[in-house]
Amino acid sequence: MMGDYTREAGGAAIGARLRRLSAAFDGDVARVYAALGISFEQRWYGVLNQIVLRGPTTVGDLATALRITHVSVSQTRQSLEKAGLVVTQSDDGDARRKRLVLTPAGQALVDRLTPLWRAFADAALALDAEAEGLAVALDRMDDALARRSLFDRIMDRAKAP
Amino acid sequence: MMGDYTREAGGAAIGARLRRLSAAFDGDVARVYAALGISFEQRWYGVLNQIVLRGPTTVGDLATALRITHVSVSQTRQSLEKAGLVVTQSDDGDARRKRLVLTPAGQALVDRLTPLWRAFADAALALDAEAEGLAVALDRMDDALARRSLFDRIMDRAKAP
DNA sequence: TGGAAATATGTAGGCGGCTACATATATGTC
DNA sequence: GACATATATGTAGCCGCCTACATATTTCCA
Repeated sequence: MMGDYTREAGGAAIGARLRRLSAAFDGDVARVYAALGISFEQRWYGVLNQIVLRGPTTVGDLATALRITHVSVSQTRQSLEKAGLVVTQSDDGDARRKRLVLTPAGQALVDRLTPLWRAFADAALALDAEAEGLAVALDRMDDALARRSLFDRIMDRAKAP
Repeated sequence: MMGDYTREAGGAAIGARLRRLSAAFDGDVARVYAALGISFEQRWYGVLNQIVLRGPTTVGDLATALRITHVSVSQTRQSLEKAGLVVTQSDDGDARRKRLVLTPAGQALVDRLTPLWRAFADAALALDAEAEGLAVALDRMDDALARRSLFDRIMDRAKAP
């Protein structure tokens, strides 16, 4: 069921495989932007995509939607502002919240990259189909970890010395 | 087949899921060491494990076995040397190669942590069983990427404008 | 109404990888 | 035997994300 590498790598195997695979994805996506001469940071995508889908959105809501920390979103926001793609609106009546809004330049970039992003999505869907069952297996892993975290599972076993 | 998040996240979904999952694994493993009061860098594991399995080993062979770059191994080696767990032997008759050898302190740490690493491996195997088919699906993804890289797949689709 | 607690965001520093480039040694070929 | 090329390792600097902690604002309740 599991290859030689898994046995050799011990308990680190699954984590290492997932890390390697996600890094491979990231690398190839970065190479696409580079090959097309587009200056684009990958971490921008999630935030821009959410703003397109939902309109002006706060840091916290973006973090929730993207399932990353607000800190990462905050850093991405700074980067997007520096690049002139997004501005911040102190909005609402709640002065703690900041809404991220596309600038005209941001909208133009989104319009320009939308066909490319569709190509990404198509390629990812095709890959997912070829790696039949990957998404479902990832769902099952999420469920298993929700039932009992890896931390707890290890500590259970580490108790008996 | 794929959840709402996938649709919302677009093409970044699989990559993001893999990244998040591997980070979750890393985080929980780090928490285990912390909870047990053990000062241990995770990236040490792969190198130490390989040295235990194969005896003194070179940077390049470790990189191949662990499927990471020689640069990462080189950095890990520095860290292991600074921690006094490993020393370098300029060996062979080929003065380019450096073999990494466990120090007594390194061997003692390995002996001490071996039961914990077994707990890691057991927990990972149990998780893999619960997330039935994950390892196999990852194999299929590796195969699919070997047939044609994500880069090529995207560029194929990006050509037609 | 005046804090205490909750919520939203930001800063500092770290992690395990990576690419691009540099250096040292070995090998093969004319 | 000299020199081009291949191989082994190292350095600099980056990436996307993280935790721990700090700050600003709002809300709740005695």
